[in-house]
Amino acid sequence: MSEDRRLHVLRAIVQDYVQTSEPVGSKALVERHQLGVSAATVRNDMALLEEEGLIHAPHTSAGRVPTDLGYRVFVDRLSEVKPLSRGERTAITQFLSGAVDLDDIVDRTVRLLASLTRQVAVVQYPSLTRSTVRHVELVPMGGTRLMVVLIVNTGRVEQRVVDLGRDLTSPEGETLVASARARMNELATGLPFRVAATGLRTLVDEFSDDDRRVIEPVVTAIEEVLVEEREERVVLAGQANLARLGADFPSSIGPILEALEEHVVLLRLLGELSDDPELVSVRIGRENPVSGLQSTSLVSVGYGSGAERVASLGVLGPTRMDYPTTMAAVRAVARYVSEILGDARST
Amino acid sequence: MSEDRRLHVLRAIVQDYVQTSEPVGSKALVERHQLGVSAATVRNDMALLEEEGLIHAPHTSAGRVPTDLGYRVFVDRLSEVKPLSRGERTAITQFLSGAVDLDDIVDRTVRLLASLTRQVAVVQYPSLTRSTVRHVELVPMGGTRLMVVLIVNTGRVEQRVVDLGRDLTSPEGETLVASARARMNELATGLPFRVAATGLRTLVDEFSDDDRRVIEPVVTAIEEVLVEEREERVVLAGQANLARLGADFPSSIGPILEALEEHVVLLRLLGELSDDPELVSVRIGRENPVSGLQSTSLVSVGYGSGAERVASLGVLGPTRMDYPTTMAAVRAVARYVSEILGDARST
DNA sequence: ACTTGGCACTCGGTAAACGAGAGTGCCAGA
DNA sequence: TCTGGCACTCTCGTTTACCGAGTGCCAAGT
Repeated sequence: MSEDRRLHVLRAIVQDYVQTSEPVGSKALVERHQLGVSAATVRNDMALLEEEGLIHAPHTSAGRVPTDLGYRVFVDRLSEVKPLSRGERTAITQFLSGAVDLDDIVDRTVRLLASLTRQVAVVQYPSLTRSTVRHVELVPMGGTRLMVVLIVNTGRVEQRVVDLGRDLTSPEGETLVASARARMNELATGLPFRVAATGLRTLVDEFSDDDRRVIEPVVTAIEEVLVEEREERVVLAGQANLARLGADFPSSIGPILEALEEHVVLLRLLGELSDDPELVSVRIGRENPVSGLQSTSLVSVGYGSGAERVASLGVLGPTRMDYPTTMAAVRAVARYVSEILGDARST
Repeated sequence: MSEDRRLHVLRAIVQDYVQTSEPVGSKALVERHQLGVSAATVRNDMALLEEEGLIHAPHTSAGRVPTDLGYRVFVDRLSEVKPLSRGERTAITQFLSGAVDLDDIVDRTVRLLASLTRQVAVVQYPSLTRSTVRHVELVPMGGTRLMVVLIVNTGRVEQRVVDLGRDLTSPEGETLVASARARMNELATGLPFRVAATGLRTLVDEFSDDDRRVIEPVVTAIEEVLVEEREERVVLAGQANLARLGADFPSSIGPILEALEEHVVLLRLLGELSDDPELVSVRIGRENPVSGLQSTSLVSVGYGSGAERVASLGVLGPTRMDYPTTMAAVRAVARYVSEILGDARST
């Protein structure tokens, strides 16, 4: 009872099942793979694998199907990363390099990922909390209102309008705005957003009581932008693929679609992964904390501008998915997106 | 053979079918509605309605189901607008009034519409081409790069970075930017975006040859923003409702989900409707040009900031939908969103 | 000229019965 | 420890039979 062969058998089962989507029996296995043993032997191995909880028989007289645990072992120990074809690589660069702004990058990325993997793609917008400030702009809007515009290194732009209860159209108002703008940029440019925000808070004291009434709300607005994690957004594509794969989901795709509309939950899922930006994380079936997604697997990885990870992206599909290929696609896309964001920053 | 009664029968059929989702027979009809005639009479009427193409029998011995044409007659001539309940109205205002920026308004709107109608909601972003310029801002980014920020009356903000090949950090550079900014705002503020763009083009001649090399790319960038109708975006919510209503769709929901991912197509659909902002447009089944959506109906209406329509929103569901209620919900939401956008503009 | 009750007929859907096929578990022998 | 053989189990697809809802039509009533 070589441990080794048993794992070979497991791998063969996973591969066949992924391909045919039908429970695989001992006979079919020995026919399709060179295992060098007879069907009866394979049956014994299967019985053991079943005891270990790696595979499972839907009913007495059907073939075996991998369990979540079985896929886990497959992913961790048995699969080799499948490199993308040359065509796929160029398709990725081609498609992504045409993007004109951040929205466009994200949009293209998610579509690309969906069509590449033929599953549901999820892309998180680069989060503010991990990015650095590139520029702060104050735009008087006539009257007492001022627009605060924040530009961060990922290309993302946030704006808030604040009402200061004081008319800024006077010459003094304008110089105040100008000096505030200058000081803020001096202080914040290049710093991580979170650090910049606390730094700006101390800036308030530099000004006279009167002016402080103007500066303070501006700083508050900036802090609010940071606090509003609500602003964390995800974008989806490829939901239609769920319908195509419908047979793979025990009940129906309804609960899955519902779960996908809970963006907050998706964000949490994407957030919970290793900090190593190169490491692709895989969450298989029940390992997934979200009810409704327990018949799916999520393959995700961080991406960012250059080395620092600012957000995540991933692919969601049935547990019966082609993990090596999906993981390769996810990783490749994340890399290119990071590259593009890095370029945008440096120029 | 009173024409009148036949329409009563049609209305009854539509109402019953919408409620039960089962073909309705003559007997059930006379039981549930006070038609004052016998089942046999109703059968005769039904035969006529079938000849007219308003209803249809799935097979010899089943009840009748409305055809697309039947629904059309129902919507145009037989349905009364069903006013929303007090609770629903307050729910709408409550939910929408908490929005902090344009993204948030659109996001909340689409979710609200989906949960209100329990169908798929579609909201188009306020389009630039129909809105007016509120402010133009030029932000030097250090070096030779300049960020052009456009703020329009719907609260939408667009930005582009242009590389001018000339260093602007010098004092002359700064005054040039300042004067360009001033002139641009003088010229463009308050004008419809399209008019403003052509107006700005003439501005180029005001400057000396040297400076023109700076101004020209900026104007070009603004024109590009306008041209890029690509930037027209839609947001969806409630796809999960499709799964719930799955039985209503002949084949599967796959093609529908696919069609919904073609945002360009959706935009075209939303664009093709009457200019009367108060008029709710209904496209029923086959009336719909998009293959894949031919088993669905789209209820849509324009909305905007104040009186001018700048975009559309709507609801997509099975042809077997509760038209009066859906139409009421769509109209009410559009009204409130318009109100909110109007407020944002005036303040 | 409509309306109505009666009646034969049609046809989809469900349930039961059945056979085929695939796959297993186990055992005895190599 | 592996292998061939064999009896057993269970799903799935097919066939058959039947029930009931609903229709279309007709002859009689108002």
